[in-house]
Amino acid sequence: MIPIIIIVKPENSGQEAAMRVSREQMAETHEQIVDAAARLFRAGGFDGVSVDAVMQQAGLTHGGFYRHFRSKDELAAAALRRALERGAARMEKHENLGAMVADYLSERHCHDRGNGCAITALGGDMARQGKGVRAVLTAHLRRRLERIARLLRGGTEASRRRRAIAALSGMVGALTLARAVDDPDLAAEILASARASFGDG
Amino acid sequence: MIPIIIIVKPENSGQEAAMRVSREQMAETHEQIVDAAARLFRAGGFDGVSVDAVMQQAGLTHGGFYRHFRSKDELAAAALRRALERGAARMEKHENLGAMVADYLSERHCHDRGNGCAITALGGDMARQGKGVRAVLTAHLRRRLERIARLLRGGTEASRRRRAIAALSGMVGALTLARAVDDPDLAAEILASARASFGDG
DNA sequence: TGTACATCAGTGAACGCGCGTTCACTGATGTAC
DNA sequence: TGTACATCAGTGAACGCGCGTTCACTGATGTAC
Repeated sequence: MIPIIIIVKPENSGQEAAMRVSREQMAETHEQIVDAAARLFRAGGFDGVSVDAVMQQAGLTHGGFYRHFRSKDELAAAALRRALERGAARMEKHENLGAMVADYLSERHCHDRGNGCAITALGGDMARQGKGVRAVLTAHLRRRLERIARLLRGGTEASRRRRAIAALSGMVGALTLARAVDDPDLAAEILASARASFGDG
Repeated sequence: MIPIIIIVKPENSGQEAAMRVSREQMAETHEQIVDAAARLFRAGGFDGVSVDAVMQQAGLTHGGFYRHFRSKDELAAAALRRALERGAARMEKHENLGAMVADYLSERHCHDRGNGCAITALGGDMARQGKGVRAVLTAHLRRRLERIARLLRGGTEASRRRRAIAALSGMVGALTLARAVDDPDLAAEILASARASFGDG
């Protein structure tokens, strides 16, 4: 008896054209992945959004992900950095605390979690994240506090620092509470009360 | 040819004694499951803790879970209710806002997330949870705000209500930030600043 | 109170599913000459 | 500039794993008489 071994080759069963792409295009793709992740992670949390969902949002399939990042954790850090930068840019447009607080505690920001502040959207998940992700948040938080302190008038530098921490805490907490409750009226009341309380720092 | 069908019975392959338990014991078990879940969910988030982990913590195996709850979501609602009740009981011991804030923004509370305030520990996850879970949080949040408002002195009732919302927002936000950063000194500064800012409401 | 039987709390194996990650493969891009 | 060849971005199937949930089973509890 002579054993006959048949090796069945996959034969490219319906694969779409998957050709190499130019360096420029790859860099563009990279940005799209980070942008998609920054939005989806804020909306659904790090653990609530899959790599596949991010890649689909970026118009790709999941397999190519590891040409861009070593792991999902590395993407999380990059996406968090991107989201925090966007948030910082928006906050820096305001010339006084009242305007910043009014923007931060707006109905729009409350409802648009995916494009909003990453500190509030992902702050609660930080304890469960890796070192890299937490380091990104900590560094950005320091800068954010310094920027807010610089907006404040009166008192000592230590006082302005303290009031900056209080203002950011109030904003993050109020937005968290407003998003958590299932009653839109209560959410609106929380936002309005916090605007009135923290806007005149 | 007469086909011989051999039915292989599992033969109780090493199963431990799994006898029925008295109603009292079952009620006790139920409480243990809820307690374990209340602690684990606060520490690790609803999605970060498995049914199996909760049952192990309660000294049981995962299979019996569905004699007590229809789903993990139902457990989440029960556990959240339990955790919020514990938190409310602790908060109600304080006779003025300063004492409450000092307790809430203590180093101990910052580090002991599993036994701490469920609003802060799970508030950020609320948007992704089912109706039942969100309803539990909303109802408790209303009561919490009323209790805090009753502690306040001076101003109109509307003013006390507004200040209660601001105080709770500040506490939740500051605790969230202190827990999120990876630098213990910065965390301590956030807690101290927030204590000084929100404790004299 | 005693007996015969139905109930059901808890066990551990199993199911289907989605996840993060890996892999063989394709063919345009990039490079060496 | 043109050619021959190596590289590698992206594809889609596959892997192992943990998850929520289901299930057959056990035997003490609970109940009907």
